[in-house]
Amino acid sequence: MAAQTQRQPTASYRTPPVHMDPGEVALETALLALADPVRQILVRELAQAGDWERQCGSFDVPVTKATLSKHFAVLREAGLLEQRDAGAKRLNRLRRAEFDARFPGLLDLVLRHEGAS
Amino acid sequence: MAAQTQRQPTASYRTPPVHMDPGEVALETALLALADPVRQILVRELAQAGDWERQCGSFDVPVTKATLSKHFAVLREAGLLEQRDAGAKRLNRLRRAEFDARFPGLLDLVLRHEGAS
DNA sequence: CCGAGTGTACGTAAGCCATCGAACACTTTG
DNA sequence: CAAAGTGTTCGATGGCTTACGTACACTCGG
Repeated sequence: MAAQTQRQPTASYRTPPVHMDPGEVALETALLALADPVRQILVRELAQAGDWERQCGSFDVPVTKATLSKHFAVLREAGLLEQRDAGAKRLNRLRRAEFDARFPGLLDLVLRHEGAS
Repeated sequence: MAAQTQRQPTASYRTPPVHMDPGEVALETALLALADPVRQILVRELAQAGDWERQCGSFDVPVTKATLSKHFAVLREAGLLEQRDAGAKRLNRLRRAEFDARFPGLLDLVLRHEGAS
C-alpha cells in the first residue's frame, strides 16, 4: 500500500518552541507582553484566524523577521501562543481558553480595544 | 460662627498635580502602568483604603521618596490616580469607577492577583 | 522663627527592551 | 543540485525606565 511514497514534512528539525504553562504565568509577564503595540497586532490577527492557520511570516507588522521572531518568543513566555513546526514553516495558535482561565477578561480587553480609540 | 479661627491649610501652594482623563488613556499606557510591581502595591493599598485617606509618604514600598513621586506621576498619567493638595501633604484617591468604565475588569484583575500566586 | 516633615525637580547611572543586519540551518521549489 | 523561502540566533545599538542622591519649596509644630 504505497507506504512512504508520500514524504511527510519533518515535524521538527530545529529545536522545538518552548512553551510556558499559562497557569503559571505571572501577571506582570502577561501585562508586559500585551502592552507592546506590535504584539497587540499579532494577537488580534491570531484571534481572527483559526488555529494553526497562520504561519509566522504572514503577519502584517512593521518589523523585520528577527524582531518578529523575538515577539513570538515573548508571547509564548506569556502563555499566549502555541507554535508547531510543519516543515520549514511554523504554525501558530492563540491559547485563548487557557489564557482566559488564568486572566479572565484580559485578552478580551485587548481584542476589543482595536485601533487605539 | 467662629469663622476663620481655624486656619485652613493652603489648598495648593505648588503646581497642582496634572490629571489625565481616564476616558482618553491608551490601552498601552494602562497596561504599562499596571505592569510595574511597585505600582501594583500602590494600587492595592489604595484600593483597601478610603478616598483621600492616604498621603504619599504612607505607602510601604521599597523605594525612595523621589522614585515614589515618579510612580505617582505614572499612575496619574494612566488615569488611575487622583491627587489633591492639603497643606504640605498630598492626598490620594484611586479612580476606580472611571478607570473601570474605560477598561472593564482590568483593575479588578490586578487587585485579585495579589502576592504573585 | 527654627527645625522637622512632606513632596517635587533635576541630573545621573544602570538596566532592560525593541530593533536591525548578518549569518546560519533546513525545506521547498524548479 | 541550485535558488528561493522560512524562521532562529547572535551581536550591536539606541531609547526608555527605574532608581538614587541632592537640592529645593513650602507647611506645620514647638
